[in-house]
Amino acid sequence: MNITIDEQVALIERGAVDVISREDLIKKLRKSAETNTPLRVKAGFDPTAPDLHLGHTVLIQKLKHFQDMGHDVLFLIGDFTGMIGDPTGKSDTRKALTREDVARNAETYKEQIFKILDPDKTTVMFNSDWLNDLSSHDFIRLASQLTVARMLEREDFRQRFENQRPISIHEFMYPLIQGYDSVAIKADVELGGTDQLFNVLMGRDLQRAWGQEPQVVITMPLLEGLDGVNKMSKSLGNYIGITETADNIYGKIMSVSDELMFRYYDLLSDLTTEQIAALNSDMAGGKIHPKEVKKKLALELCGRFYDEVTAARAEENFERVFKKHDLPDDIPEQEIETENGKIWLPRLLANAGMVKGTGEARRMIKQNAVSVDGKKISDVDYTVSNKDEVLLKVGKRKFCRVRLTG
RNA sequence: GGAGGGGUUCCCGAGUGGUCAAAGGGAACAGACUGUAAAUCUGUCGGCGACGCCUUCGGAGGUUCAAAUCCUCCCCCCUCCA
Repeated sequence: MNITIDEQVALIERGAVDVISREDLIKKLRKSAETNTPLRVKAGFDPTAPDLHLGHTVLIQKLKHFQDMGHDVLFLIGDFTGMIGDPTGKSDTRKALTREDVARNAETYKEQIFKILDPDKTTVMFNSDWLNDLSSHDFIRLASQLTVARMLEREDFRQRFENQRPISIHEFMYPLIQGYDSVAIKADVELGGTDQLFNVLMGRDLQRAWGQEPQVVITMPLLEGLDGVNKMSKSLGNYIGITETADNIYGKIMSVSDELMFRYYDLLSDLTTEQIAALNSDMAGGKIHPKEVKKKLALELCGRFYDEVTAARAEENFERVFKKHDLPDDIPEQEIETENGKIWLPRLLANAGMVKGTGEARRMIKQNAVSVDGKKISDVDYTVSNKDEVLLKVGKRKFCRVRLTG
């Protein structure tokens, strides 16, 4: 990509919350162009669970911007730091991951990022590569870079401190170690969520202390999760994973509130700012139904992780199930054993994994949420008998086709 | 190391011998209404083939007909002092 420095800066700043500092960025971009040396752009990911979600893609797309401009993307998997657990924004000490967890999760990360990034232009790194061998000497030197008072300036630590929640010493080490990563890989730029500001700025301080030119820090806004309140996160379960089925991605986006929908537009859509503003005003003016606006978003994002055909099919499926109250086209199937061809409905639902246990099944039946072969069942004692196959439905969206044996 | 405060069901938070599977709120789930939106209303919200039984109130023992509540020891957190 052959574009001017100004254009590069504009693209980089799009959607970003902080660029620290703009001057440094311009300086680095200029130097990069002059020496024909790509910038080393770092972004760290904490391998907490093996699913990348839409929230991560905000950052990954920014990485892609850099990549498209010819810079080197260093995708850093925090396998070492993952064992500490990033304390950022947490009100409790985070449970440390085991070595096995981290390894497994990291592998999945690698597979997933290439849905967006170009594998040929991306370097995947693991910080255990240098952190495992960090000497005690270096470690102490690292620790000496930061005072406790400074650490307690951090909102999250301060809150925990004031609310009498525990803070472990090793959590203080987290930002230092993350910052040290920047030293180790000689990063020119580091991207992070706004919640990472403290951590990524630490990289600048440490690089200075190690005689390097400090990295430029760019923070991206955090994407709210499906609840519209908390940030999208794996641990809160309010996320849309990029490896989920097209139907799921589509459906989850459709369940998002109208307010949140525009947040998603701003941070995830490829539409221009003007186009988004137009949608918003058309909707406010009654020219277009909010649902249509949401469908447009769902279709776009679904197409990003699949193809257009699949996305279109997800849309059809959605309409079929929720508008016409028809059946989806991919109902999971399984085989359940019966006793002499009979099985108590709550038992069946539990065995099929549609509810946690017969207790929940009873509750669902009492609440009119269960149907068998399309017929609502309200009798808790209902027994399925003399059937080879039944279609079960619990609530609005849980379907299962069960073959009965035995 | 000393003194004091505290650990309750997913979360917050009542409860200080029986009427406690444990108030209230939040979250979540289901139903109604809708656009699988928001708001609202209703119901459910430890387990169990279930008007009863079983397992829960940091852990282990003990007192008692009876314990989340009382006693002993242990673990963990917080505050102040050193």
